[in-house]
Amino acid sequence: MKKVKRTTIYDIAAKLGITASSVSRALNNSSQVNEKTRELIIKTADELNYKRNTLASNLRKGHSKTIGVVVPRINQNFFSNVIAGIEETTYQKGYNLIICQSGEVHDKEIQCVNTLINQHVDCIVISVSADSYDYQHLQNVLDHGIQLIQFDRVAEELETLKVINDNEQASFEAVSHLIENGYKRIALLEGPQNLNIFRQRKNGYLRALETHKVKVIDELVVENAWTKELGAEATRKLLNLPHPPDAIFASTSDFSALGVLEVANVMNIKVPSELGICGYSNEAFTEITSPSITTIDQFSVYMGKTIGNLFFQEIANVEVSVKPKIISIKPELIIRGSTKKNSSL
Amino acid sequence: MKKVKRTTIYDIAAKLGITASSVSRALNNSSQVNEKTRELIIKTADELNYKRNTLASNLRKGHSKTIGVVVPRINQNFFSNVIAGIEETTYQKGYNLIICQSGEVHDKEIQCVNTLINQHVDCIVISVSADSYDYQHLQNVLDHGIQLIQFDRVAEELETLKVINDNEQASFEAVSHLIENGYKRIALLEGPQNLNIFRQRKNGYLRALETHKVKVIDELVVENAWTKELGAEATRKLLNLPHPPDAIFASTSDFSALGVLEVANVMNIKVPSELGICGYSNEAFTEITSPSITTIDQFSVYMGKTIGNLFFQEIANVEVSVKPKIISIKPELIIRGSTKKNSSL
DNA sequence: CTGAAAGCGCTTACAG
DNA sequence: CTGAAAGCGCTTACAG
Repeated sequence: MKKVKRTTIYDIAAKLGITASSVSRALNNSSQVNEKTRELIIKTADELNYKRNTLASNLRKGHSKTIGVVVPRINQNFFSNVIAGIEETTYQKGYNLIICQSGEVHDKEIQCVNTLINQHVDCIVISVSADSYDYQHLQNVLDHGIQLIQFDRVAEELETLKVINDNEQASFEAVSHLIENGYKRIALLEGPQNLNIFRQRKNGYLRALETHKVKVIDELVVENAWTKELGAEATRKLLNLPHPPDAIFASTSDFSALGVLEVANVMNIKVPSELGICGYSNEAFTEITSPSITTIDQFSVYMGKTIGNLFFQEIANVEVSVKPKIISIKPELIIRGSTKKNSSL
Repeated sequence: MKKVKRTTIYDIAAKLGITASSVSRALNNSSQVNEKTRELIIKTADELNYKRNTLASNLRKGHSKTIGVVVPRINQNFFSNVIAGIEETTYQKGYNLIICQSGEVHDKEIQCVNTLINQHVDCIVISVSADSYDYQHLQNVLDHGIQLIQFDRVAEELETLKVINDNEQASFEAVSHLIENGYKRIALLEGPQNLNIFRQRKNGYLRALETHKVKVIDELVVENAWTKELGAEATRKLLNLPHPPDAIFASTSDFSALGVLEVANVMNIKVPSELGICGYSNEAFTEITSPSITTIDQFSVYMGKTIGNLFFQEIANVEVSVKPKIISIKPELIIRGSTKKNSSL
């Protein structure tokens, strides 16, 4: 690739025998420039194939018109949907997205955040990684005067903008649904409890049991079963218990629920009559397993749009924003075959 | 969000009574700076919570250490996997990714590309949108001296770096597999033929038929059936033909194949005994439908890594690079239940 | 090893 | 409406 000298506003100015100031003004739709000169400038810019150097422009203007996004994994349905949603709302306002993935590793997350601070992004949108134990790096973002929006997995103690799901309520509804459908011994597959979302989901489970006067059975609550493999492993143990559960709420993910379903199939346990299954996230595949899996839709693309809009709202009224603003999106329980104990399907 | 004055190298210099030059050198690990001063500078930078302004640094150095990526949709498995792969290789070399989605719309694609040129990215990685009809905007990238890497869906006539799948061969193998398993009337669901990938897949289909001396039946080749809905629609028509096919190769995607499977189920046509189905992409769900769907794995994360590595290879030897370089990745046929006509499963 | 100065490409208050 | 000048925050050849 040969080094190409790009045309600058000086080149255009020189060609027309005017100054760069005028060129800049014309190109920025400033009102204080003669209509004739403007046209001439735009025409010349076009001829010379001029492209503004956004770097220089942003440096001068003191912002980058860039939003940094940090997620555990780009190629995970929920996150890629949120990103798509953010992109949709921010792109049309001329903002660019810089995307980083932390890979669920705290140290890489810190690195990502620092890179974004260096880039002088106007806003950092983040969903923290599973092994995050300290939030100094996020505090640092705030200290640099950068807008910070946490979503889904958030550090609750940090006073920032947050866009979250009402996980507790969604969980409550899912477990209530199981109880109301006649399931009596409902197991919970839980995720890392240092993440708010998994704590909330557990709380929803507990509240549902309490509300319906079902007592909690400790051996039916399994820690850290948040992948398909771990879900399957947990299920094997659960189903081999002297008193096995008759329903499993895979609160961590649909992948985990899938693990449950596969083990049930292998062990020849009928779903939903002998075992009810409920997942979380409404992954595409939950609709097409047999039976299809009851799950919870998080409206991830919508969540992304909400994040984008929240950002623009904030920069619109810089003064007002004092206290942390939290937007909670209500997920929706999607009832499918895997929990229809009493129906004929 | 209050406006925060960030600390610059001048602040550090002032505090230590030296010049910004030395601070810059110290922070860039230049050898020409006293070890003692360096330590002092680094310590002070830390105390003042200094973060380099990458914008300014890049402007001065004439590059952005940023790679732009344009894909039709971020939240499509194949693309999000490729992006994840690119990110993995480029991040560790200090490059950032700016991601845009064209939404399969030519005009937005042009806009995205222009934005990236404005951003002075060092490289643009793109998979063109389905309705692209002209490639002036890509030529423009080259004209600006920006590295251009096309992947998967490429404008073949443009001489750029390309990372592609050997779609023709993969298709050939898939259709050969169907023929060898006893299927006789194999339908093809094809995608927009202005995209190279779909042309190649069709060619593979045709070559397989020819090689096995099966003649092409025009009514079994359906145009533009590349979503689940369109796949389903095409299938309804095909199966209602006087001489319906006994296998359908959904060359466009697994979603399309899923549409086929669902229609077959509704019409009570047995898969794989009465109808064989082969998809494309190895989406997660293909493994768990019943029967599971035979498909083609494109190694999408690997593809992303390949793209990243190709870029670094190119910038490593700027001089050498003359002719276009094409890296072709061989996809793998994954045989599953949906095409096992003769076995008992 | 350190400093003074120029410059990356833009924008914008200040004059006129 | 246009120009001259300063400055965004860095880096780097040039002196010493």
